[in-house]
Parts: sequence; C-alpha cells; structure tokens
Amino acid sequence: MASEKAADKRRSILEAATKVFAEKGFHASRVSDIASEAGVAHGLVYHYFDSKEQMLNELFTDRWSLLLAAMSEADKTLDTPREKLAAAAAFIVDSYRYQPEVMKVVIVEVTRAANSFGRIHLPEITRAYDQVASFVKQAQELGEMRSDVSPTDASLLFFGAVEQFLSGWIFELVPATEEEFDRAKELVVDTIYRGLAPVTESVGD
Amino acid sequence: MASEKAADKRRSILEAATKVFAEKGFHASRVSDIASEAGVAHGLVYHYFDSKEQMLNELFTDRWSLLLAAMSEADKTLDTPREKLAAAAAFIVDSYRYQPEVMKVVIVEVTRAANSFGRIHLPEITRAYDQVASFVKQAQELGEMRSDVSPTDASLLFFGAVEQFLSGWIFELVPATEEEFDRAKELVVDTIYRGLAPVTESVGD
DNA sequence: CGCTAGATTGACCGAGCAGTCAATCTCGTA
DNA sequence: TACGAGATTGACTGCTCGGTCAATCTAGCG
Repeated sequence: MASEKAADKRRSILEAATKVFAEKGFHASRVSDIASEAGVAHGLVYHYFDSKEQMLNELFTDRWSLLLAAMSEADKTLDTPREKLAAAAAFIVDSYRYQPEVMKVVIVEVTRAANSFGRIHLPEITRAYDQVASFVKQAQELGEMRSDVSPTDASLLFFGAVEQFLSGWIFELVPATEEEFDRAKELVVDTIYRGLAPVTESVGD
Repeated sequence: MASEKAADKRRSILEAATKVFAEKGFHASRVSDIASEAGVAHGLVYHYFDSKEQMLNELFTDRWSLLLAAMSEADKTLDTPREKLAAAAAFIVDSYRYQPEVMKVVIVEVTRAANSFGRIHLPEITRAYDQVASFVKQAQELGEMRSDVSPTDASLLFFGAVEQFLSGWIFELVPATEEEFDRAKELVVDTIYRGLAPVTESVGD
C-alpha cells in the first residue's frame, strides 16, 4: 500500500487549501487554485475529499479540537483559573504566530461566519466558550472575580478580545511581531482579570 | 418627476436586500431573492443599483457613517472619555436592538469579512477604531487609564468585546433581550475601564 | 388626449466553476 | 516480469446566476 504516500499527498492538498483559503477567502477560492497550488490535477482533489466544503470543515475541526484539548488539559494540569485563561489565550495567539494561515481561515471563514460555516460548527465553537466560562466560574468561586457577571458574558468578552487581536493582525491594522503577540496575550488576560475583579467597595453604581 | 416614488422604491429594494443578506448571507443571496422579497422583477434591481456588491457597500456605508457621526458628536458634546466610550457602545448596541438585520449584515458581511468587503471598507472601519483610540488617549491623559497600554490595543479590546456580544445575539448563543442589551453596554465599558485603570502599585507583573 | 421619460418586466445570454469519469500511469508484490 | 489496486489526469458536463436589453407600461404634462 502506498497509504503513507497517499496520506502525505492528502495532507499536502489540505495545506494548499489552507493557503489558498487564507489568501483569497473560501468563496473566492477555486478548487483548481487549490490543485495548482498543490501541484496536482484538480480531479485528484476529489479523490481525497468529497468537496471544497469538506476541506474547510476538516481544517477547522482539526485545529479547533487542538484548542479544545489544550483547554481541557490546562483545566486538569494548571492550578489557578488565571493560568488556565492565560493558557487558552496563549494557545490561540501562538497558533496564529506559528500558523497564521490556518488561524486566519479558522477565524475568518468559520468562527465569524455566522451565515455559513459558523452555524455548522456552532456546537464545537460553543464548547470552547463554555470551557472559558467554566474557568471564569472557578475564578468567581475563589473570589478572584466578581460574581455578578455571568460567566457566559465574561467568556464573550474574552473571545471577543482575543479574536479581535487576531483580526487586527490579519487586517494588518497592527504589526504582527513577536512582542505584539506576547503583549496581546498578557493584555487580554490582565484586562479581563482586572476588569472583572471583585468590586471591593468604592464606586457607586 | 416621480423621483419621490422612485426614491421610495429604491429604498424598499435596499431594505429587501438587507433582509435577504441578513437571512442567508451575502454570498448565498441571489439578486432574484432580493427582487422577489421587494416584490419586483429582478431586472428592476439593476435599474437602481449597479450590482449586488453595490447594495452591500451602500448599506454598510450608510450605517457606518451614522456610527462615525455619533462618535464624533459624542466627542464634541460629552465631557468625560468614559461617557464617550459609553455613547459609542450604546450606539452600536442600540443599532442592533432596533435594526438587527442591518447590524448583522454590517458586522458579519463587512466588519468581519477580512477577505472581501472588510478589506474594501478598511479605511472607514479604521476611522471608528481611531476614534475610540482617541477616547482612550483622553482617558489616559486624565489619568483615568494606564498609559502603558497603547490606545490602539485598547480600541481593539473595546470593539472586540462589543462585536462579540452582537455575535452572540446573532448566533443566538445568548438571549437578545432588552436587559441583555443594556447589561452588555455597561459590562463592556465598565470592564474596559476597570481593566485598564491605572495600576496604583502592588502586583509586579 | 397623445407624447415622452422614466419605471418595470422577464426572456435571454454567457461565464465561471464544482464535480464526474473514462483513460492512463505507477509501483509494490508475488 | 506481469498483474492489479490505487493514484493521477484533464476533458467534459450541467447548472447556477449575475447582468443585459428590447419591449411594454404608466403617469404627468402640454
């Protein structure tokens, strides 16, 4: 069996798809673009994949399950909710750092595509939100975060902020440098943590 | 001249387009869907608009300039940066409250579409980000926010959070009730403000 | 009333492209 | 070296849609 070589070819086609999707967006990407990027005839794409859609679905699910696994692992191995939150932010930012194309596709074509792939993958997406919400809940139980904010809302805040940084890099609004990556991670976690700290007293409202 | 009636018809087609775009997304929307939603033959759409794209562009620009105007007005008439920030959040959230379809299209099809319309409208989008960044700068100068965070980054945080709430409502992850709307506004501004408050001393990194 | 400009219609066209498939090739194996 | 399973090719198909346009309608005006 050439199953190993076949698997390689399959992977290289998926990588080509990632590159093309990242560059032109899913809708503007032709299967023939992907094929030529991969250096194969476009018919071959259909030997390995059912459709263009399937490629995006696979690409997303592969990466998203890494995120889910990383968060789940963080929940088990790390001690404080803050560290867990930091681990989640770090995973996402570093994913972008090392594979910007994959993450660009994941964010732009799925996570934020409320009318198409976002809807399809809502269950997986929600799982990540829920995990972060559970970290928030832990923080609340430890008295590290105010309890009058729903963990769900806090989780939206968190993902909104992280994804907006990715967006900024993707749109090239903000330089995508090593320092920026680390700064972003810290800023998000820090701001959420301070912003949701228990209200000792002081300020009315 | 029937120019008044004509303008009405034009508007009603644009409204139909909004509805269809919001429902199915731009790419999945057919010009004929828009026409039949508006109750006209699809050829008429081209009497009033050059293309499907133009409709989305117009729709976005109309709404976004309202946002820019509102923020600019807030900058002039309100006293504190915090109020200005609150006004920006309120404008966006209330836009969704009263016209969810328009805002859904604005956010999903433009603001977050890094590969298509987002790129085209980047200058306008950036203008809004810059305005918020300037509010942050004002807050920093008044000593209400820490100065070691770049206003640009703070602005990303702000928009990321606000848009993620809209996303939550759009995806129906979170109930879109009156209370939620008001809660979201306050939560975002409050969290940003607390989160970016000057660091009195204490914690060393 | 007719005339005209603009509004409205819907049949039609052509491009672009996802997906198919029969033919050919390649390579591991016996 | 001969066989065959799976890999690879690219010509071809069928369809969807955006956009065009000539024909028809309508309403205000002289």
